[in-house]
Amino acid sequence: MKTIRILAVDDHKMTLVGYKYILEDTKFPDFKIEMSMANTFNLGKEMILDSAKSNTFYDILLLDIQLSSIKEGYARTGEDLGIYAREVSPDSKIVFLSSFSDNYRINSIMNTVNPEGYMVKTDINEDALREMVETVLTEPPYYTKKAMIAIRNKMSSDIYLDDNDKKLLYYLSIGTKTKDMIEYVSLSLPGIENRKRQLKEIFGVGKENDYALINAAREKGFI
Amino acid sequence: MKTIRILAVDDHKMTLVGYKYILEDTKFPDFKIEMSMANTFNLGKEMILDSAKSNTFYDILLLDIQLSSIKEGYARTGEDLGIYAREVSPDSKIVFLSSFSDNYRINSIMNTVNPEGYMVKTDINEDALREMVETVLTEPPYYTKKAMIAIRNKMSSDIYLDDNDKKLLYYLSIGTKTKDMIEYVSLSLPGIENRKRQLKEIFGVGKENDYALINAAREKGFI
DNA sequence: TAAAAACCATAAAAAGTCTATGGTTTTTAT
DNA sequence: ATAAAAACCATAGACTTTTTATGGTTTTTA
Repeated sequence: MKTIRILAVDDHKMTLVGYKYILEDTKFPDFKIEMSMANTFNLGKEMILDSAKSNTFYDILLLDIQLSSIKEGYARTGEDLGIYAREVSPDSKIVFLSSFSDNYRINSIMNTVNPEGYMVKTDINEDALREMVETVLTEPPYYTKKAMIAIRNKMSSDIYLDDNDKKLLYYLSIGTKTKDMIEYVSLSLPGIENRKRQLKEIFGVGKENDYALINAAREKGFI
Repeated sequence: MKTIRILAVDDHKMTLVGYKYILEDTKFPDFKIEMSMANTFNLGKEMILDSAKSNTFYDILLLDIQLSSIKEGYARTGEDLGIYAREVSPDSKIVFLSSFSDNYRINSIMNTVNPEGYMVKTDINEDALREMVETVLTEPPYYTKKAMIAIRNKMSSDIYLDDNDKKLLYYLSIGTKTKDMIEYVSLSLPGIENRKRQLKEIFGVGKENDYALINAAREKGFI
């Protein structure tokens, strides 16, 4: 019987054990599952590289989006790992696991990695995992309910934001003062003010305050 | 027992009968289905308006995208009907039924109507219809497999096209000559030529011919 | 093989965006 | 309550980008 090899990368060892336990115990008609696990960004990266070198590519990569390996100085996300994996292991199916709070990342991830699957963790259970594996192997994509809702939100607006707009929204959302933004956004102060006004127009919050803008942007999946 | 009222609008009477037969025979735990049918754009529009006037809104509107009522002189699509329905019957859930060939419309439809459901006809069967009804009523959206694939294609490219670009691609796809485009696109001839060159760059078909451009645009769901 | 259409290049015009500047209004902290 | 800080607004000019007008070459079509 064929073996499907899966690598799961997640900070929390308990979560990894959960995936392993469930997936290896699930009965599939045509194959069985062999799980590998990594609990840091670097270990995951290494294991993906090794698999590529030895020509034993993983069939599926389950990547948690939040891999806060802050110990090593800089944070590396599952998205970065996904980008790397697409390079060295292009035939592997990539599935992101996200907690609800990083749902906004879906836009960026769809562009950089375009994963075969996207699961919001609160939607995950045994059935969902089984279905994900089957779907991703035969006819991707597989998105869980909440992921689809996020995708729908994004699709329903054809708002285009350039780099400055995105940065501006982000720094606004974390409470950066307008006058400090010149440090992060390559625009002059009046330029930033102007873009803010434009953004409020675009998001349909005419003359309202910044909270309204942030909320509107968040609702549509831009933050 | 509660009654869920559904209006289906489709050119083909046989198709309507199919929906009616299947949906009214399906057992739902909490409700039963009452189907109404319309086989033209105008009849559908009328019935939606009547329902609004009499405060007996339909719970679900099933709209075929291709409603070629060419008899009346101009073509009205299911999309137009959806836009109308959102106006007069805002609480109705709207589900589009599409044949594979008008799959490209999904972009436009997501922007104008943002429907609660989207089903590609080759994906439709009894199970899918039942699941669609349940999902759309409780936690939209419901998209069938092929619709999701189309959505994924679109999401994975953050290409932004303005109105002129979209028109240009459309008229190109129906064989309009470049020199005639000035009638439809508000640009000068050299402007159109230039945009065409840019579009080929954007879609990664450098110096290839127009077919390559159309194909690339179609693949990514822009036509 | 002519005529039509498509394609290309460039200068000038037009439109749009950004900056610098100086002002007014709102918010914040004491 | 009020002074300081920040946010907000307006405008002229610099700058960038896009569009047009024009005239040419290449490709397609009948």
